[in-house]
Amino acid sequence: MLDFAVLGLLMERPRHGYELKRALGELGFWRVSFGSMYPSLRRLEKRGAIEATTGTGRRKSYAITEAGRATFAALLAADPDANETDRAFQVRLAFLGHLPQEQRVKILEERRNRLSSQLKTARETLVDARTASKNTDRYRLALMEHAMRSTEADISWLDGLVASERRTATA
Amino acid sequence: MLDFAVLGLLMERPRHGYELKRALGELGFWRVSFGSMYPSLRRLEKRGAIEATTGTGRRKSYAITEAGRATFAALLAADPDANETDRAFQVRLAFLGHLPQEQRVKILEERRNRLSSQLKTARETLVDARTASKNTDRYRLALMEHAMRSTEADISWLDGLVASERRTATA
DNA sequence: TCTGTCTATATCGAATCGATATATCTTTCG
DNA sequence: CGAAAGATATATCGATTCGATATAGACAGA
Repeated sequence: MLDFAVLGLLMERPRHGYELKRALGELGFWRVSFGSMYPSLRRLEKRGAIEATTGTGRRKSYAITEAGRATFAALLAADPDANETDRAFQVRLAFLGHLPQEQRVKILEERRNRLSSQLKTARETLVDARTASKNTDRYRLALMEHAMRSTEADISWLDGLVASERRTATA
Repeated sequence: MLDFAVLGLLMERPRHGYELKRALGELGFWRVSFGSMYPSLRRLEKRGAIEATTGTGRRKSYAITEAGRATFAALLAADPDANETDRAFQVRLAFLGHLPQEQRVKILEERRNRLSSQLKTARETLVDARTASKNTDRYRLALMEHAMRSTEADISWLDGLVASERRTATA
């Protein structure tokens, strides 16, 4: 997943490890550690997906290769498996602009539907946890409610993105 | 972190691995894998924090020991370090009821303040990313905005929890 | 010049994930 | 009745990711 993100960032222009870590952190949902980043770069280099071009001083700038571009495209378009994590989806979203609109909308809607069914399950669990017989701790209840509200917010957000796609399509 | 969560759940009553995994999953923010759960149980058992009491059939029920209770209390009350993850905080929250109100409020407020300063940074990053010269991809912008809004929602949620604590204190 | 802070790469051990193997128990239904 | 299906339950493997730490050059300000 990190490898995919790295390839995505290198699609724009070459960068070095520290910069890649910073750029990912700025997306706001993932603070990658150096202990993940540098091994990822070595994995990708070994596979021939990226190339190091020594830069200024200590810096090692990496550029994506043709093979890397192919790998990236394949991963981006691959249909998301049923238990794609939040993070995996967000990473994919960060690079969705590389896909044609039709596929973008499809991916957004699939995600929306998955969250929707998760929400249904969460609601049932919550109703169950609220029964007097269960007597669930109030902080635990608060957490469950908060998780539910977050999922609802995510769903409206996705709806907004789809709506925005449709607007630009008909415009 | 998982070890702490397991101890917290075992504070109520003995449970077996599968049940612990399910209970954590129901909190809505962490789907623990078996590959994490069973090793965690073995770690805790080795440390003497829990004891296995063979249950029905294949099931192995685990109970927390006195040493385990002490470990749990220490971890729960330990002051959160500056870069506590979202997940670590949520796990702590799940068991906040074991602390006296004064400490609960303190922990909630510290978290609130940390999120607040994170939000400030995120806002600056976003303003920066929006400048025409940067020309950030619209999906990347959408992700940054969404992360910001999520943080804002988390902050109001925490405010609500604090307010609720204060109400019961003065009641 | 001293001190801190930011940049930058690297590595280690431990925690966690995701997939898979295996077996039992319960429910469903032909 | 018995077969199939699905939930329950434990376990382990390799790979990924984390968190902490080491190292060191660049630059700023006091």
